[in-house]
Amino acid sequence: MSHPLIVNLERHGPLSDEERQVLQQITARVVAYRPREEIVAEGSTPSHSSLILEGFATRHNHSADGKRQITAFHVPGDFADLHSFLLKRMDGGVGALTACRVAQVAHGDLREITKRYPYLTRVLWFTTLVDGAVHRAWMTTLGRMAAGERLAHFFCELRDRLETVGMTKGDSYELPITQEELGDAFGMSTVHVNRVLQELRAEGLIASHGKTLVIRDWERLKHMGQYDPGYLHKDQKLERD
Amino acid sequence: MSHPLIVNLERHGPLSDEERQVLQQITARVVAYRPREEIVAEGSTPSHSSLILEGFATRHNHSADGKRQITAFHVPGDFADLHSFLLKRMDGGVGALTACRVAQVAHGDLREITKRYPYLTRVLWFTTLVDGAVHRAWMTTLGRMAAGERLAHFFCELRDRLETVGMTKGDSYELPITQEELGDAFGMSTVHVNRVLQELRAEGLIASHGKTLVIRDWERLKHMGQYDPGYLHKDQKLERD
DNA sequence: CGCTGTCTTGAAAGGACTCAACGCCGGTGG
DNA sequence: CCACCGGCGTTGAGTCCTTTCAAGACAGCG
Repeated sequence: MSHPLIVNLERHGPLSDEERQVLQQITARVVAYRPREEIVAEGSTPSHSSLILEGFATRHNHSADGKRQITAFHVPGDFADLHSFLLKRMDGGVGALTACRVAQVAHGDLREITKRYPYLTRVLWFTTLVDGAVHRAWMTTLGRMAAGERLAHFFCELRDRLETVGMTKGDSYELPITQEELGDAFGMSTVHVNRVLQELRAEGLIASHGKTLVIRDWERLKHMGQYDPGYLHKDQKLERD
Repeated sequence: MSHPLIVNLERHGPLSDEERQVLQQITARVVAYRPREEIVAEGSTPSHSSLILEGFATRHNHSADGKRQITAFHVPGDFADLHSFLLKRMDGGVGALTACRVAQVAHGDLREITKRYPYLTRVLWFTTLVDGAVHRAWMTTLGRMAAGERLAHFFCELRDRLETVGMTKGDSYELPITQEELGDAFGMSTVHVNRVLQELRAEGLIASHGKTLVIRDWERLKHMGQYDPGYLHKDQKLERD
């Protein structure tokens, strides 16, 4: 069983034995969460960052009037709140969608990394920048695309992200996200999510059996969601030196 | 005339003389842009990052069908694309709203900083994380708030950001942003921006004379936009050691 | 077997968009 | 010095997307 963080970071270039060892060490403390459980509370100031090892998680902000905006979905290998290392105060919370195993990385350990391992620092920084790029892609769908296009875009994005961690089976993958959560992520009511999903199914773009999503026409889905995976910077190499 | 970047970074803790000197050096190359001019092209791979010294700039993504989403407004002291240091390929472009003076910081210099100046590295990383926090705040307004509330929120945010760089005069500030641009930023048509602004004025929340925005009732504007400046992490201190 | 969370459906109301036209103002060139 | 031009702001009317409210169907779980 390979370490999901190491696998993720090595997509951008090889790590030294020492670096791999450091990553092993700082991710040694693992905690389990049940479905729906809160991992990091909105407004809290954790002293560690949470790395998802198994399961799906969300990041979400609540507006003052109680509405929820989901700002990110996280899959194994993702740091859900690496930003809390420097930002300290969580502007949004992190929650488990399914049962999760999470490594807690002490902020002190991360600070040590910035002192001793410049390359590791840059790759970690890099992952937070990709996070921002995904935010911008979502903003673009939220602000300028129709409801169905937003969902199409997301299903494409999630496919690519799950594929890199080996969690797709051909054209399908597990999507443990309710319609309410999709609505909270993409700015639509649950009812409307439901109707739009029906259209996507009727169009022959997707199908779903239980929690499994099947992509029936990748090309048309991609086209509808105007999906271009560049912003994920999946295989972007970083200079070691 | 103090250096806007140094002032900005020192809000989070004092810099050493050496660090200040390094920052001076790497921001020595300055370029001027005219209003509307493109600073960094979408899809390009610049070898430097752009620091706004004077003027207003935007970051924007275009969807495949030509619509524009503005993902950020930048004011003096902001790095518009520090992320291009590691991400390389620009997922969105940077453009001048007004005449701008911009310092071009070579990516090579930034890499050197990650090797020699861990604290400086952390503060710079920090600024990109705040950028992400602002993205999340915008996503929340885009997905879950009404049109008028989104604008109210933004006027509050911009006030606070301009205040920290001394660009407010009491309750008012220069807002060199057209209604079309506001629409592209907050997911609404130009026509609708116009009507919503009229409502904000009629409600006595704001007034505008030419390009000057006057906040006439801060408390109510804040309340309407559900504005809580925490996500800007304005005076968050970072540990030097 | 009943409960609860999730999905689905229908109908009515409302927010936002599009299209189209007009007014205003500063800049420019004759 | 004035008339024209273009960018920006403003208005009106009709349409459509999305929401809200309400209720029923379904499925997994204890």
